[in-house]
Amino acid sequence: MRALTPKGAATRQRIVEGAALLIREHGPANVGLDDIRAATTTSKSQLFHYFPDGKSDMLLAVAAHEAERVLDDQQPYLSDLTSWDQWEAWRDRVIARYAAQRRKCPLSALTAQLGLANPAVGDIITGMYARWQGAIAAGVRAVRPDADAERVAAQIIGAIAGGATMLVATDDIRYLEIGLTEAIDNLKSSIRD
Amino acid sequence: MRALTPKGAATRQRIVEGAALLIREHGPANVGLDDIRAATTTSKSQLFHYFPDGKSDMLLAVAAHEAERVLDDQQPYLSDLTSWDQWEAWRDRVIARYAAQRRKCPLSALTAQLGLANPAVGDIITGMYARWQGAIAAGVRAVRPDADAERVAAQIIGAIAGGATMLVATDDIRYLEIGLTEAIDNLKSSIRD
DNA sequence: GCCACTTTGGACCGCGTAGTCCAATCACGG
DNA sequence: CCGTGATTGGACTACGCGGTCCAAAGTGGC
Repeated sequence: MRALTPKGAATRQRIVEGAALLIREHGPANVGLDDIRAATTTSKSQLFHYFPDGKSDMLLAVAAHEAERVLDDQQPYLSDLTSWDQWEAWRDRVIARYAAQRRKCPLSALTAQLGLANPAVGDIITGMYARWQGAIAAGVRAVRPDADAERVAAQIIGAIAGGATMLVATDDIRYLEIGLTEAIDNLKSSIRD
Repeated sequence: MRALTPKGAATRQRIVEGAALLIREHGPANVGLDDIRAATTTSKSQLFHYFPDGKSDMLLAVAAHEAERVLDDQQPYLSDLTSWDQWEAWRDRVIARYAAQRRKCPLSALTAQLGLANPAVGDIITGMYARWQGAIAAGVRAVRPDADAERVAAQIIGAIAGGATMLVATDDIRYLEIGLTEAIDNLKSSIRD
């Protein structure tokens, strides 16, 4: 595992992406190692060669991969929330992204599957949210220097998480639209100290 | 199955509650039929006698049971949001409830396990949210007749769902506190049409 | 062209666990 | 007190699937 040749790295990558695709489509519980093997044209030994600790090890890599996607999909807007126009554009992007994936939230499904027991899972999720919230807080400071940026960012993250949860639960995107719109409007017209 | 004597009904109930308890503690994936059998002092045949379609059938009953609990735990406040004091009391109750359960959200775990494939699961969840949102909307109308009650209720539900999601993900209750407090404050000082 | 190491193939194993089955026992109406 | 149907016990089966293993094939340095 220490020395991975370019070829090996490519195989590993192929496994992660193939598994991510399958899992996004069918859910982690309904995807077995044999499915992944078939979909990535690999063999059982390869799976365990690149992920010595087995399936949980692999799902962890998939989770990290998916977490990265969540943030990447919001770029370049997320990193540049310096005007209300940018905020609107970002908002629309977020809503569009969730509207597209509808009920299939790969990250929540994965974490539910892996469970909170594994601290590595928590680190991935916590880290992602921390970066997300940090980027939003930076944007808040840019447009509203007088606001409590971290608090507002927490509120916005919460609104998105809630909207996503409700989308999965009820297949209705409006919770996300309403929550995110209200949160931003609230920020716009904020008279906070 | 149609004819269930009092004794049979009691057994069935005992199974559901025992299973719910176990699942709340260890998660649906880590609870097998044998665990449930042991915890409820029943036999395999009883499990399948009262839940002919097996485990999924049982988990469905458990999910319905848990959904009921979610709303019950908010009473009597949820049904009587007629003053700001009641709103505050309700808010505190909701936050306290989630603070107590921390990362263990039985309903989300169950739905993740059962999957959206089963329409019966969706019905349980959708129905619960509909009743929840309806109760909140009624409260909004009581204190702010001029507001768009359904929209505000959707926002509040979203804030709670988001807070709960973030609580599970990060073990931090503040998202719920902030989201719910802001949503209610926003309603209090609403100048909406 | 040899050697060490990585990569790959795929048969095989074993366990956990959902689900089956049949017989014993109980409950109650007539 | 008999009989029918509900209820209970628990051994047994089926099998999906994660994980192991060994040997073959590639790869690259010297």
